[in-house]
Amino acid sequence: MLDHVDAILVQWNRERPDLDVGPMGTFGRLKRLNDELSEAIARPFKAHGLTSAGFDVLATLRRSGEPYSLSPSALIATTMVTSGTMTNRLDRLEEAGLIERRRDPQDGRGFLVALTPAGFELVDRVVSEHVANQHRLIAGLSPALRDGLDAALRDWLASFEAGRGDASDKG
Amino acid sequence: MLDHVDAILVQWNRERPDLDVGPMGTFGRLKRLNDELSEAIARPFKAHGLTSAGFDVLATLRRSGEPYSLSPSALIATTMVTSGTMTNRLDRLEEAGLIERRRDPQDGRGFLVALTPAGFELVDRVVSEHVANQHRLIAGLSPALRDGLDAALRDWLASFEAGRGDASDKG
DNA sequence: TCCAGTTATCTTGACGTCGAGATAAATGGA
DNA sequence: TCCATTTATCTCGACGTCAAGATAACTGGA
Repeated sequence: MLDHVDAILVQWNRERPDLDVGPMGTFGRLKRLNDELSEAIARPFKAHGLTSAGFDVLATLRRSGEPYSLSPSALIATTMVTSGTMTNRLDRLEEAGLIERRRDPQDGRGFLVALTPAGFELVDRVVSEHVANQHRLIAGLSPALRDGLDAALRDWLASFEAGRGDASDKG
Repeated sequence: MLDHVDAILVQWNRERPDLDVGPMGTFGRLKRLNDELSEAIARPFKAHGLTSAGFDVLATLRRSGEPYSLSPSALIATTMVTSGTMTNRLDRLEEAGLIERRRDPQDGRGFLVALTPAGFELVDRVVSEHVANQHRLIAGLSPALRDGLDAALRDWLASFEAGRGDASDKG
């Protein structure tokens, strides 16, 4: 079955037969699938007035365990966003009453970000729906294909987390 | 080997043992990999003063073949962005002298967007580098894993392009 | 011929993000 | 003790995106 991505490859083969565009299929489908899944994943968040960005922060605090409190720096490191992005996320979550910022008694420069009771209750409820949603979404994939996907994702991602991003010898 | 995503699953298992968070590993790695690849893919574009968004438009025009000209509507449909996004992209590419907007002689409401000679030359040069970059990036994955990845991506994405997104019976 | 409905594109306002830079506080060596 | 350096966080301006709505032009039936 030819899909939208295949149609793009056909066009490139006609216009630029000198290029081997095979990898473009993999990259293209990965991006398209990520777009679809991101939107589908965000739906239960939206239903509770949350964005994926907001849930990301609440979930990080929740799964860190008691006392459900981390510094902005720790949240920045875990979520891999810039400090400006985290400040913005925290501002919105604080306005919504889902987190609190308290000065860090150990460090006058810093804060501790903690889930409020409302934030704890919300994230605990939403994460249940989120996980159920993920189960539903992944049911579209056979167990065999899913195993193949998991193996490839883990392996390829490892090459990036090792700081290379490819299999070249340099470095 | 345990990676960052596994660490998240360990935390959830401790805090919410009632949840089966297995799928979260697949979704998490897919998102992380997409983030890494998006950044790596954008590098050759940046080197030529382009964003991924700008390249997306130029490449769509280039691979459409002569006369390298499409309406904004056609570009919107192909690239799957909103009309506001496309207007913004076209404004920037026009400022950069890479495309031209001409009124459609057949339809007074519409325009035809065409590559300028500078735009054609740039996209032809950049796409060569882009494809080489993709070959380099995908070399981090063994052929067997890549086959498994391709099969899973194609299959899962097909369930979305069919308008369902999962394998449920409803609808 | 008219006009209501549709279509093509642009405009506006809001978001989330980034990068660079500002501010305040901690740190460590002279 | 001092001060230069580092660290933690926030501020600011820019970008790309979206959703909703505005504008202009096409279309088809009465």
